[in-house]
Amino acid sequence: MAAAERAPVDNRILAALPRTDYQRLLPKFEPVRLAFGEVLHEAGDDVRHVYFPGDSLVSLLTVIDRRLALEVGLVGREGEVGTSFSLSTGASPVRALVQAPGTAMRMEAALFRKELRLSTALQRELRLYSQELMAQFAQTAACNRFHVVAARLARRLLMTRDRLGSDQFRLTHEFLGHVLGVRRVGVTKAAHALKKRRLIDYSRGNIAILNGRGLEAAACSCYEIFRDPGAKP
Amino acid sequence: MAAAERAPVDNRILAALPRTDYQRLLPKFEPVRLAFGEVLHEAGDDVRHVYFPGDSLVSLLTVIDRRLALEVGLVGREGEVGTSFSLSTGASPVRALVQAPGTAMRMEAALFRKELRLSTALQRELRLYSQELMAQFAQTAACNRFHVVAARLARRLLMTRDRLGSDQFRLTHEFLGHVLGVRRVGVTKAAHALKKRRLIDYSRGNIAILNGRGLEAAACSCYEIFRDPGAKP
DNA sequence: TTTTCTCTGTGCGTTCGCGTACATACGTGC
DNA sequence: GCACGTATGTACGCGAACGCACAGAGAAAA
Repeated sequence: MAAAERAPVDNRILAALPRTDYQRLLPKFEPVRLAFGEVLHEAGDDVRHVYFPGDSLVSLLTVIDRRLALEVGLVGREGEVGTSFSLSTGASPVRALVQAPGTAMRMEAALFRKELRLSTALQRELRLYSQELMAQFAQTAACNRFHVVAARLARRLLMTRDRLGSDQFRLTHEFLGHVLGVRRVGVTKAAHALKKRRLIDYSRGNIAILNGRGLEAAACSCYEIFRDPGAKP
Repeated sequence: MAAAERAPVDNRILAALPRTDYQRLLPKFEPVRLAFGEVLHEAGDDVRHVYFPGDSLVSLLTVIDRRLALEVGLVGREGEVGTSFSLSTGASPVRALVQAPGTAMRMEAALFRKELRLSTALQRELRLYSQELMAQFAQTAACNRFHVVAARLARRLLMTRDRLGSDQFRLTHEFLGHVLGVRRVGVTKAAHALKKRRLIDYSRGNIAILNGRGLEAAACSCYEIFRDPGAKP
């Protein structure tokens, strides 16, 4: 049955591969469950595994001055963690932090490099995604520079919704502060304003989007660019 | 004579290629002179040519809200413009703006794609540089978020010095404002402070670094990471 | 039930950069 | 030598976010 041949996780990059490539790769992957807060690799460290998220969500953070962090990319089932950098050099410029727990497929980096040589389709998909990620990095850089916290928060919540496919998820103000590069208090203020306008609701780490349209209006224009790439109409 | 076989421009990526690849590629390139302010490609537009700078310097800018801009990358002889994105998709997420006039080698994008298939060495070099550029994007994002204008200005001046190999160059406050994502006045204030400390001098677009060590101390820590990659000791 | 921990709300003075406006150069061409 | 355009200097009020500090409130553990 076709269903039995499906991947344990539904990742768009893997799904886009030709059947033969896919069948060859699949057994080399190890299905794993990623836990919230898990660090897949630290900034500056060698990448040991590459990850293809299923319903998990991974945040890519630039670490600066050894303590401050800022998210530059967000990876869900539409993407992949670890190959865009470090295919040749080994080291990643960013920290990969699990934002939402869930499934993923992973493979040891050295093995993956070998497999990559065998599949031009995979090479192509990864090159495409790498470019997409670069665009995301660039846009995030500008967004974080020019847009106010409330708009960035709204954008980030919508991005999470798109990638998780759910209006409810877990995220504390503290975590969002790290991601947006602002104080926790800054997030609380911005979130409070959105709550007052009944665009969102939240309590102790549980966030719900009440009015998607309204939240989109409150978000900065960057959201259009970051919109879940795989889920475009 | 070996000298006669040398490239018209001294680009590190091209220089790193094996002799045979290099010889095959060279005649396909067109040596060009880039003028200050020239836009090699606009953000969102298709890339028509790829450029390998010699003594020119190209700034990669994210354009946001149709007017504001922010530099996320700086490309000199150590790099290349146009292939890191758009090899497959066509469109570039950034504007490529010539910051310092000078030489470069260029090739039509479609032709370059064909040539790329013939040289695994070139593929490798480009993949490496692409990763380096991603790291630069990520670091710039955080730097622009967390560091004050004066430190960023110092960093940027040092980066220009490294890539041009000269302590003197042309850059107006207005231009630096666009690059750093701040008002011209912000640059003037920061530059004035550096001038007072006798770290730099400037007048009507001519900038000179008087005290490199001092300027490095004034720069943010990011400079260490951005240090001219090809010129490391 | 009480304690404890985590998460969220609020206040206050400060700093940085913004937007705007105008003043003073320096240089080039007429 | 004068006019004009470009580059730089200065001022002022404003707002966003900062650092710090502490207060409530829900959830989980004792």
